[in-house]
Amino acid sequence: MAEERLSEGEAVELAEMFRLMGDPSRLRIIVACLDRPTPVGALATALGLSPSLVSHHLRLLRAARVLRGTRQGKQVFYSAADDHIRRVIDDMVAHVGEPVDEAGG
Amino acid sequence: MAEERLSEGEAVELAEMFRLMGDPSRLRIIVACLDRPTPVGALATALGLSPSLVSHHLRLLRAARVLRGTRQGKQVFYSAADDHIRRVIDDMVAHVGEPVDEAGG
DNA sequence: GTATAATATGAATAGGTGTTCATATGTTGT
DNA sequence: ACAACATATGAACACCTATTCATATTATAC
Repeated sequence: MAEERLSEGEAVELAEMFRLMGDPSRLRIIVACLDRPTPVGALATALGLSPSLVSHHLRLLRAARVLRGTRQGKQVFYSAADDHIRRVIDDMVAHVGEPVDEAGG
Repeated sequence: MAEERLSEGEAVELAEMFRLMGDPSRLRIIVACLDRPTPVGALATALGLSPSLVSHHLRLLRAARVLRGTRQGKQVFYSAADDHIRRVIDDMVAHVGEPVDEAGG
């Protein structure tokens, strides 16, 4: 718990990461890559997105070091850059699963 | 780790949450409210935002049950709806703090 | 009731962003 | 060299969103 006050600069950096995860297509790409390293074409097929769109998203996710791409022949396999993203998503799943507390009716 | 495959619907719901945290102003509002219940005016002053803007953001955060507002006289104190958000942010801070791994550079 | 403070809401707008399409780059074969 | 495949990039566009300003609501005090 080190973030009790957030400077504008820190907020911008953190928010940038959340913003990247704030698009359904990108989030699905991230989750798929958490599962196992996956090439661009397979992501496109599995998620029903055009390879071009997937590639555009991957560029952003690479730049933010959410995912990392390694070439293997003609294909580029994308995988999670570290393990924090998985926890972030797990915690958010838990948040969404929280029962609604209607304190006042 | 229950999210190895993410349906489009689940992705939309989760992404919506991340999108809300993906704005620097909103993220700072959230973090400030994690610290302690804070009224709208104090948030505006502390973060250098107009009360109107803060209120607009708070409406979104309320609707998504990220924050919860309780009236106390003329003021409305906003606080975290549950504890998952704090963990989400802590994990993301850890991710941003990860050293850059230049595997091939 | 009126006045004042705190918060909320609605409309308007400037800037940002996801997607598509066309095109380029890189890789493995022959 | 060429062809075929996989991925990447650039421009254009339609849509969305954060912010501002004006106005409305809600609560306390007189």
